[in-house]
Amino acid sequence: MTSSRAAELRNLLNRWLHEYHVLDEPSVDDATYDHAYDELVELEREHPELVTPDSPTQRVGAPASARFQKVSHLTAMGSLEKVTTEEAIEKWADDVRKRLGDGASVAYVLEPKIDGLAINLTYEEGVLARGATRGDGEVGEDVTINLRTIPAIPLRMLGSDAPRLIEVRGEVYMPLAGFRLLNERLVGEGKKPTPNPRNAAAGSLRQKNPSITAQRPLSFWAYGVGAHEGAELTSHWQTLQWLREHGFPINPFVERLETVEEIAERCRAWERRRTELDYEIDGIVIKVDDYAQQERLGALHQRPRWARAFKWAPMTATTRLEKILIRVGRTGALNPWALLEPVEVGGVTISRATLHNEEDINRKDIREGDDVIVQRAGDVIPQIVGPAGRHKRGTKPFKMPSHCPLCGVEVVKPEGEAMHRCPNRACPSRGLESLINWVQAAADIDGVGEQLVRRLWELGLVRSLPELYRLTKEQLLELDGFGETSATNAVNSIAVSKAIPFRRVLFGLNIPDVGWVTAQNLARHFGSVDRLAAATQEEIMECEGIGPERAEAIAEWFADDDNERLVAELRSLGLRFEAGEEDRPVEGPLTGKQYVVTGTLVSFSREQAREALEALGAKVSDNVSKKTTGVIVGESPGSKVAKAEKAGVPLLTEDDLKALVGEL
DNA sequence: CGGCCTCGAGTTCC
DNA sequence: CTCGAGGCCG
Repeated sequence: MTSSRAAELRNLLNRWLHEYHVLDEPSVDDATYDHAYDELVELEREHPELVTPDSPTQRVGAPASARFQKVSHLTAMGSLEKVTTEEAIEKWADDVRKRLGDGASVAYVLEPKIDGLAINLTYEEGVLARGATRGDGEVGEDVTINLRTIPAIPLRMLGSDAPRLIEVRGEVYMPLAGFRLLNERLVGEGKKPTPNPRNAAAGSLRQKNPSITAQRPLSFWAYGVGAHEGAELTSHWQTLQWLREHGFPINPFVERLETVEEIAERCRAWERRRTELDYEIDGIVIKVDDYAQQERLGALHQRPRWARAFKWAPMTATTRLEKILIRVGRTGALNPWALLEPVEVGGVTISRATLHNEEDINRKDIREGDDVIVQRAGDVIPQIVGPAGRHKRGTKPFKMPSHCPLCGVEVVKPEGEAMHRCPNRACPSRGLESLINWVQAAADIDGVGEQLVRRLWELGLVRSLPELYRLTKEQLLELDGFGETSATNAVNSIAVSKAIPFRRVLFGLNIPDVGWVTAQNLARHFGSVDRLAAATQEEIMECEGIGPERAEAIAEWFADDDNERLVAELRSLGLRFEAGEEDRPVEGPLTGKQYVVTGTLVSFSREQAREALEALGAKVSDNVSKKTTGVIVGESPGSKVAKAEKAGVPLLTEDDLKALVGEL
């Protein structure tokens, strides 16, 4: 009686697990599942003889006492020849057709190449007997106890026609959402986060204690079989259907195609779609479908002629961290950055990456001389994710220098703040960096960029804003590469930039805590630099967005004699210190609306889009929140789309934007 | 006081 | 883009 109830519960629970983790169509709620599970645990506790290896309660087995055993695969797990271009796919397909001759039609199966760990599961009479890592292809490690904890891996195959023996191959991976949660948890526990989902999956599988593996959000996709006895399998496509029918999860995007054109088209489509998935894929696997054809094609150097891995430029790479250097910003903040051995990531060569601050470096546990994992976040900005492997011998944890590398003054790190800073207000870094900020952001002077400013600084020609505005054509002509025209143009653009609105001047003055928005608010609230400079801290706090901290910093800045002189000098040079028409908020049909622009637009630059919207009274911000009216989505957008969806903010296309601003 | 929201600051590559 | 932190509201 109890034994049949136990069997019934096992079957029910295994079916529900399959529905939940493989089919993604649960037929019962969690409570029902938990209730049945608890009942089975109770039954098995009272009657230990009823425990079977395929019982869902056995997913967490006994901890391994020693290291993992080596185990030989019955048939080798080969590796695939890589291709990186569409031309190479076409060439390969040509070769396949020539070798098969006879004008036979060839069909191909395409599947996403999941960036996880290849494993080999051996089922005997339909029951999971052993699971091993790929290892060197011949011999792997027996990680059965850990694989048992992965809900997507069937402990018993579905159906009554289980073969006597079969090796099922597939990929264990960690879904991105679970990966993020895991890292949040690790950091919360004061542990090191894992650098990427692949490493996280690998680490999870090699846990000595399976109850730790059980807590890791691992999943699995089957993609083929090895040795088998008692199953009729004639093609790859048919094998995948067979696996699906027997309870194995098969990636839903797998497809069978007949022509090379289709294959190339799908590969392109996948490259666009890859970032929308909840797992990382590093390419597409293309296989000749028919097993008889596969056999005739054979292998070359242990790599099958009947399959190729199409890999696109990797989004992450491993390289050597040569040196950690310091750059001092316009506010005096010390910013460590990494000099890397150049490496290609996502199609571009990366040689440097920001490291933010000392704590960040040590939390990631990276040192000069280490091999590190580099990735491009949100498509562009390179960042170091973490160390690749162990530290090199003789490396030391990073320490921030105690003195400013530019001026030698002792650096300070206020209690509770992340940044070290150089307190020297006369430090050359501040002057130079704020000049750069002026020419490229605040005034945005045509033809005068960072390179020129650096040269002028080094030559001692321009060391302050007033000196920039007093720069003459004759001075420029003495520089290499400057002719009559370019010198005249540069001097003219500098002169033209004197007319920038007050709010931009205010932003460019480098007042602590005053960025674009605060500068605009201050300009509108006070109307002139005189009224602002005369205001007390309390009066400044009346301005929108300014609390005690910022008010104090602003009041202090204006109380400084040097700054007072700077303002007077710039004013006498003709810069604007009174709010004008351009500083006033625009009233228009879009007043009160708030938009965010993300991705690349086709017929606008992002700046033009911003200006067009603002001209109609809309506010354009960088962050999506519940108050956002709409997010305009261009090509290859970043994480903002997800945020918008979560916040229930409507997504708009470039055409919607055109309709909005009335331009077609 | 806690939890959004917004702003500032620094940044890479071509 | 991302992080950190100040401001503001409930």
